[in-house]
Parts: sequence; structure tokens; C-alpha cells
Amino acid sequence: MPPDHLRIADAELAVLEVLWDDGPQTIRQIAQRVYPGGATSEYATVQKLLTRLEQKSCVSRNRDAPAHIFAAAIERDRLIGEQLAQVAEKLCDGSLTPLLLHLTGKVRLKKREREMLRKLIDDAQ
Amino acid sequence: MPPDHLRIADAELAVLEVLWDDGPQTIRQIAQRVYPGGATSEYATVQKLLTRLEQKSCVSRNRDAPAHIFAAAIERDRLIGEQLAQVAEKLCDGSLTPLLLHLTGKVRLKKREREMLRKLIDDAQ
DNA sequence: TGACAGGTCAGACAATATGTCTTAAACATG
DNA sequence: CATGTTTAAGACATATTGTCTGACCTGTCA
Repeated sequence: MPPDHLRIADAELAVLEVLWDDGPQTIRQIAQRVYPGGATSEYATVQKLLTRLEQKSCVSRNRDAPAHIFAAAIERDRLIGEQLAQVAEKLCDGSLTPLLLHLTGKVRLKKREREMLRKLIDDAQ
Repeated sequence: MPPDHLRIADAELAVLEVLWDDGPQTIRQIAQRVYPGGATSEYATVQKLLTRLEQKSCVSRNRDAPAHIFAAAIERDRLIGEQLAQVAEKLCDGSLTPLLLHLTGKVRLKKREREMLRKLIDDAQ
């Protein structure tokens, strides 16, 4: 059951959020966003999180500069897809359709969103 | 980040699946479904999983019979909702709408499902 | 040159989650 | 009573997660 599907821990996700929002940057910059406190060791924490994210191919590293520059290597939407697929796998026998139906009953759509959704449904096939 | 949201481990989910599919039953019955092998200790494993599920209010226990009867205390659809809410919390700032839109682009609907979905959209206000 | 600030790397560490297993005590039935 | 089934309580190994330490490298500047 281990790493057959992508697992992103909470602290790792916090790092990814910073990269998504503010673009490629150095460890120190990330650490200041994630830990406003700013102790010494938090730098190392972010470093460890980044190497773990790199191993999962969720972050890329540019080693040219003296201080490496890290960038998100997975888009938020793709991660959403992964997570949804995992829920479907566990609870819906792998099918995404039940999730879609479930959400349709729960979400209150704005008019614009409703029209967009209707359009998507029609376009799909 | 701990138990503010429902966490169901894989082995626990396997037990829940049996209860959903086959209804209330005893530990021994569950163990035979989950572990076709049928060793002695697997009984105790299921027992432990059930007590953990009970603590999370996902399983109820009837202590009247000599052998307790366990039943699912959470419906599959509700658990789906929990999981989706967690994904939304982590990746979409708590909003379910992005998930719905994401799925709409990915799922290939059968005609019947498409009509059902359209109806749901219309009914939703 | 040599001290130093700032980086990287490798790994230790505690806390927790997870799945499994052991043992002791309760209990009904033959 | 003896036996077999149950419950109850907890030990255990492993993996994950978040944090922290120390060794080592490298450029800059007095």
C-alpha cells in the first residue's frame, strides 16, 4: 500500500503552496513564508521537506546558482486530480463518477459556474 | 493537524467495506471476509481495527449477544463527503467547486448519468 | 590568507499511525 | 469442571512526519 500513489504530507503541502503562489525561489525565501517565526532550524526543516518533495518529483531544483532555486514540478490541478483519484480508488471502486454526482448535490453553484458546468457536460461527448 | 478530520486507515476501510456490503456481523465473520487465510491472530487484528473504528464513531457495537455484533455507523456516501472535504480543505481553500469543475473535465458520463447530472444542476436552485 | 556568513548534505530523533500479535480474563455449554 | 469462544488490554515492529544537529563546502572581504 505504500508509494503506489502520491502522498504529500501537510508540511510538504505548505511548501508547495508557497511555490505555487510565489514562483521559484530559494530555501530561505520559502522558510520565511512558511515559518514567519524564523528560527535557525526551520531552514533545515524546509530543506528536508524540499528533498522529499524532489524525490517524489513534485519539486525541481536548479543547482546552477550558489543557492539552489526550487520550483514546483507538479501543478495544483494535477495534485487535485491525484487526490480525487485516490478517494475514488478507496471508496468508489476507482470510478470518478460517484464523486461527481456527490459533489453536484452538495455544491451551491453561482449562476456563472452553473452555466460553465452545463457547457462542460454538453461538450463532453 | 491531528484528529480534527476523520482518518480511516486502509485496513480499517477494508473492515468498513465488509460491513457496508454484508451488513452487521460478528468479528469472526468479518475476519473471514477480510482475511481469507484465516489464521488465529487475524481475529485479534480485526478486533483492534473495530475498536479503533468504534472510537471514531464509524462503527457501532451491539453488546447484547454473547458475541458482539458490529455495524457500520457511517455511510459510504458520508465518508466520500468527508474525504472530498479534506481534499478541498487542503488544496482548494475549502471550496468544493474546483473539485466539481475538475471532475467535469475528466469524467466520461453515460447518457443516463449526464441527464441525471443535468437534472441535479437544475434542481440545485 | 584566513575568518566568516551562508549553503548543502546526510542523518539522528521523537512522536504518531498502522497493522499485527500475545496474553489474560470472562463466559457459556457440554 | 473442562473446553472452546469471546472480550479486553496492551506490546510490538515498521513507516511516516516534522524537527533538529553536525559535518562539510564555497565565495567574499578585511
